[in-house]
Amino acid sequence: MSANSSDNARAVAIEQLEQFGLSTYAARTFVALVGLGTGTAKDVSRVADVPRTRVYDAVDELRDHGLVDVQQSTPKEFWAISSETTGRKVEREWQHRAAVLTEALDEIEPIERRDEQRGVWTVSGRETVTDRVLEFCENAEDRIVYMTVEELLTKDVVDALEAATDRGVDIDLAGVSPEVQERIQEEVPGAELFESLWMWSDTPAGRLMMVDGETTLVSVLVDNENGQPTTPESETAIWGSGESNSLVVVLRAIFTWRLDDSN
Amino acid sequence: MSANSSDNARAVAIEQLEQFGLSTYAARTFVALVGLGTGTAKDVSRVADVPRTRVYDAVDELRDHGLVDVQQSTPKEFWAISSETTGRKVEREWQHRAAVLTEALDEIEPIERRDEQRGVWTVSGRETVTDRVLEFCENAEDRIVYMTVEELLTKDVVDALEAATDRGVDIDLAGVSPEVQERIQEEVPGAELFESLWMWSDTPAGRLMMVDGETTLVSVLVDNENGQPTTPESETAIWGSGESNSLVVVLRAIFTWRLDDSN
DNA sequence: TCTAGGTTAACCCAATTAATCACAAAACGA
DNA sequence: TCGTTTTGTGATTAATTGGGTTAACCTAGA
Repeated sequence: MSANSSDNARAVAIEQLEQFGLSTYAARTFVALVGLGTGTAKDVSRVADVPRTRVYDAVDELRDHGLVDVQQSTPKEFWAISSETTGRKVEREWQHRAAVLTEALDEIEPIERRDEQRGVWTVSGRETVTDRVLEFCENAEDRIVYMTVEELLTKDVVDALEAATDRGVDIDLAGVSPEVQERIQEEVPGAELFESLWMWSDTPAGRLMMVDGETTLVSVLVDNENGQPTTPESETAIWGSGESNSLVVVLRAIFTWRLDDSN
Repeated sequence: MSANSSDNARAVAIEQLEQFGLSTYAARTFVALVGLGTGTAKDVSRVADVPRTRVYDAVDELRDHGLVDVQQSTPKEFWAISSETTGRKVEREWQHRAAVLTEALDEIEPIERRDEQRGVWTVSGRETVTDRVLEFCENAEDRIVYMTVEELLTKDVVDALEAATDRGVDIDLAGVSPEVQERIQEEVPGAELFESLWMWSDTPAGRLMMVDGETTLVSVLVDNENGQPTTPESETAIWGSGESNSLVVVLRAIFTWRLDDSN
C-alpha cells in the first residue's frame, strides 16, 4: 500500500501544480524530479510518463518558475528544489498576486456601492454562505441578530462575532438546541441570548441573520436533490440589503416583535 | 487619463483572475461587475465585451467560485463580492493549496537527498538565485562565507544571515565596497568581516558563497545579451555541493587560504 | 569515421474554449 | 389580446492551446 499512497500523493501534487499554472508535462516532470532528487531526461521520462523528447521543454518551463536547475553536461541533469521550498514559493507567489489583484479591483470598484436593493440574492454552498455571513459581520456597526443550528456554528463564525462585540456591536444570539445555546454562552460571552423563535428543530433550517436592521440572510440545508453523493447536504441562502428591502422588512418585523417581547 | 489608468487596472485584474483559473469570459464578467456593483447580462455585455449570451455561463463559473450571487428575476441580476473580499478569498484559497502541495511533495521526497554532487548546477534570474542563497543559509550548520555587491544585499538575505547567526552559525562577510562593508557591520553585528579577496569592483561579479565548506555558489551580473530592454541586468549563478565537488574544492581552497591569512 | 544515445525542433491531432447563431419564453406597449 | 422587444438556453462552428509523435541534428566514445 506504500506505492498506492505515494501514487496518490503524486496525483495530488500534479493536480496542484497544474492549477498553479504548469503544463501537465511540467507538473509530472517536477514531481518525478522531487522523487528522484536529481535525474536525467531518461530517468524522468521513465518515472513521469512524459515523452523523453519533451522533458526538455518541461524543464525549461520549470526553470522559468525557478523550480528546477540544470547541469550543463551530456546527458543534462536536472535538480528540483525541496518540497518545503516549493510550498513557500507557491504561497509567496500567490500572496503577491492576491495583492496585485486587490489593488487593481480597488481602483475599479465604484466609490459607493449601492446598499439599497429591491431584490433578493441567492447563494449556494456552505463555504460561500459562510463568506457572506462573515462579510456582513465585519460590516456591522450597531447590532447583529444571529440564529443558527449547531453544525453551522463553526470557529470562523464565532471569531467574527467576537470581533464584532469587541468593536462595540450588540449581538443577539440564539441556537435551536440547548447545546448550541450553551456553546454560544461560553464562546461569545458578550452576546445577549434569546429563545428560539419557533419550533425549528424539525425543519431543514440553517441560519438566520440580521445586521443593523438593514441586511438579512436566511439559509436552509438541503439534501442535494440531484442525488449526488459527493455533497451530503448543501446549504442555500438568500440575502437582501436596504431599509425597504422586502426580505429585510419581514425579518425586521419578526425580530423586533420577538426581541422586544422577551426583553 | 483616468479612463486609461482604470482600463489598465481592469487589464491587470483580468490577467490575475485568468491566472487564478477563470476563463477569459468569467474574468471579464467579474471585473465588469465589480465596476458596476450590480448589473444584468446586458449591462455586463456592454462594458465587459463579452457576448451577451455567454454572460450566463460566465456567471455560473463565478458562482462556483463564490464570487458572484444572482437574483432570480427577469432580467436576472448579478452581484459581485467586494474587491477586498476577493483578494482575501484568493489568498486563502492558495494558502490552502500550497499546504496540500507541500504535504503531497513531502510524501514523495526521498528521505535523504543526495548531497554529494559531481557537477555544477546553473540558475538564472535574480529572484531564483536569491532563493538558492536563502535555502543554503537555512541549511547552514557551521559557517557561512558570503561576499556580495551592494545592490544584491537585500533585506531577505540580511534576515537569513541574521537568523543563521542566531542559530550559532559563524559568518564571514565581505562586500566589495566600503559602503557595503559598513552596512553589513550594522545589520549583521554577529558577522566576522574580512577584506575583499581581489579587485572585484570593475568585474560584473555578483555574489560568492560557501556554506559549511561543502556547498558553494558563484553569481555574475550580465547585461542581457539579447538586448531585451525589459531586464536591465540579469543574474546568473552556478552552484555545487559535496566535499569533493570541483567548484567547492576550488572555492574552499581560496577562502581557507585567504581567511587564515587575514586572521 | 561510424554508431548510439542525447537534444532540438517541427509537425499533427485532439480537446478545450472562444464566438456565433438559432430559437423559445417572457415582458412590455399598445 | 396581439405583436414587438428583450431575455435566457441550447446547439453549432471556428480557433487556439497543448499533448503526443516523428524526424533530423548533434555530441561523445569506440
